[in-house]
Amino acid sequence: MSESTGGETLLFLTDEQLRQGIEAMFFAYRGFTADPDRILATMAYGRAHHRAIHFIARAPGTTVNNLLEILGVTKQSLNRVLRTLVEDGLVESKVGTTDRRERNLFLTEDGMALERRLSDAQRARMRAAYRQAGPEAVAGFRTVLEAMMDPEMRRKYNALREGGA
Amino acid sequence: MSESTGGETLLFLTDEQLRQGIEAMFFAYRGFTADPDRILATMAYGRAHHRAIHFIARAPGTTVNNLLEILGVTKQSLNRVLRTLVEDGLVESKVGTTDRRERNLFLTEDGMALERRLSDAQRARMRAAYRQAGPEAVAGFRTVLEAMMDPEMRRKYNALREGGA
DNA sequence: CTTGGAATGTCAACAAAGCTGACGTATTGT
DNA sequence: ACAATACGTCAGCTTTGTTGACATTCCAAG
Repeated sequence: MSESTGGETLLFLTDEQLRQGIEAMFFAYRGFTADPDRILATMAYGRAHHRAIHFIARAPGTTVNNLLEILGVTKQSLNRVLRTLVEDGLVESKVGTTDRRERNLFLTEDGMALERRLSDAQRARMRAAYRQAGPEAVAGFRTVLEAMMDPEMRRKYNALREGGA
Repeated sequence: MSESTGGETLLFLTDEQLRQGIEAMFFAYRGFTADPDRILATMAYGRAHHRAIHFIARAPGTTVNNLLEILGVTKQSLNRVLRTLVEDGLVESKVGTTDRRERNLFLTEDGMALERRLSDAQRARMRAAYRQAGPEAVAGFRTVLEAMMDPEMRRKYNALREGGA
């Protein structure tokens, strides 16, 4: 693994630079989740509920299986979260129209209200960071993040962009 | 909070753009932790052990309290992790020299070996992403991440950079 | 030299959120 | 008719976080 390609354009690939990038991801992710977490802590919900709510809002009518793949958890784990959300009247689970084995998931009015509250908080931080960093930095930010994803996740990510456009 | 400043340089601040940034963070963080997670799954360790090992390697001799602040967990939670690492001979806890209440934490040879294995895996992905994205994108990536951090975390982050230089 | 407070460690109990494995039911497609 | 799929659920386990209580050790101020 000895990196002796050492051109000047590759100077930013020293282990020290990479390590700083790793730490930046760690600390930034903490900030990224901090605001929604604070809101969720006041109710009986956690980060798992937020993720489910986010992606149902993003792709209304999505199936359980699709959500499973996006979130990368087991159906048992997701089911526990989904059940409480349905019970609490934030999510509605409708039998599929074409395939009645499937369940199409939607947010109720209350669900949308919570989603808005959570994502407003998260977007506010994002907006501040974007504004501070400037458009070019934001483009670079997105480029690097996409390159870091697993190929499968990049596909899911792009599918959301196309569907949500 | 209505955003009617609408200049063309602010087009990237639409809710849709922000939402995509949020999702990019989510999917990228999954990739970011995937490789070390795979290694750790083969032993009796988890992500919490990785974090402790990383920051002890980064700042040898750090105190428990300092580590607590960096990781943002309770001492009980950290202690459980730290205890197993000490028991397994990966971390050494030495009584402080100036203040003997403190414990200075160091990695043993075995600890350093594991740290190298984990961070090699994580850096490999980082390196690939950086290389693919290019130096300018990397600079933007870092800028946005720093802007996303809580001020306290940014201080910790910068302290590590100065100390580790 | 005593004592208050700080730093650390530890016990117990608990919660959130992940996991595996097994099983049941409804529905669909072959 | 039958196999496969989508979903839900029960039971049990693990990791990693939390509170609260309490002991120990030690520095520093009085």
